[in-house]
Amino acid sequence: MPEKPEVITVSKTLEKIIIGKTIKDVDVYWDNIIIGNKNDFIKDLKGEKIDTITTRGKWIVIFLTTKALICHLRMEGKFFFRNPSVPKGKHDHVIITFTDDTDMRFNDVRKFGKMAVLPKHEVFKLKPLVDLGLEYNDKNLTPTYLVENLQKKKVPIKTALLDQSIITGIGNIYDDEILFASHIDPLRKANTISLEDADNIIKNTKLILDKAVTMGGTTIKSFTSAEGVHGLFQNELSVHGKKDGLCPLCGEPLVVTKVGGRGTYYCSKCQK
DNA sequence: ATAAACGCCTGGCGGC
DNA sequence: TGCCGCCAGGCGTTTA
Repeated sequence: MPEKPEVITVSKTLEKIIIGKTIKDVDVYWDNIIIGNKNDFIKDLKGEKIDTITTRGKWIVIFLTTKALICHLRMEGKFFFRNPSVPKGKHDHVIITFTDDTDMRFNDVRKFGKMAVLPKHEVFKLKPLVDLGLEYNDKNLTPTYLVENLQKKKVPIKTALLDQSIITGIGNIYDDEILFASHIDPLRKANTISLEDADNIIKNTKLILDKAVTMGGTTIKSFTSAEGVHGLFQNELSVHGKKDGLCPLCGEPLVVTKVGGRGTYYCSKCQK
């Protein structure tokens, strides 16, 4: 389940491999991956050259000559690089072929991933990117900003941190880690978060996500930035998916439950 | 307006 | 061994 650190890792991998290449052809084998018209998507990409690559929230933003290609990995999306002579894999849904006779394949078992082509210079001002909140390392992400945005929320803080319109980039795994590090009960209503709590959350978010970025993300299940490339942060997880089920601070059994429909791990003794 | 529920998808798992 | 039902979960859409 790629979250910000995994998305950054994939973006860096793409930078190394595809910058400077020119798109010769595009094949779409599962239409629902594409936001908008499939034929326009293909037409808009052909002949464009890969310029720069960045991220916005969990979106990968690939700037081309006149367009921007945006990609969301959702649950299991990943990119493979092949030679066009290699037959399409079962879960390869979009294949972009370059003029140098290499290609890039969007592979997604669950077919939840999304791609779209938008005008280059307005890409951040258009849906879906325009709806995103602050990046976790944005200097404008202050305790005041966070508390203001949580004030009207009656959902659990765990759920509010997954709301991409407030802070963008946090997913289910890092959410649990951030709240554990902040000693905050994931079930607490978002509107009970104090400025001090918010300060804690922001600091821990930066610490955890920065460290995860350094370690190449978390490899759980199927995340890979390219074939054979795996992150290492899974070894650093304190609570989420922990095998022994014990709190690393107090040793008590962790609570495994659902919050807002998402699998949630926390320590009821250490998180208040 | 907010929030809960549903839909999108497939592979892996437990149970029989 | 095989079939069935259930689960995972990001996020857009639908319903309450």
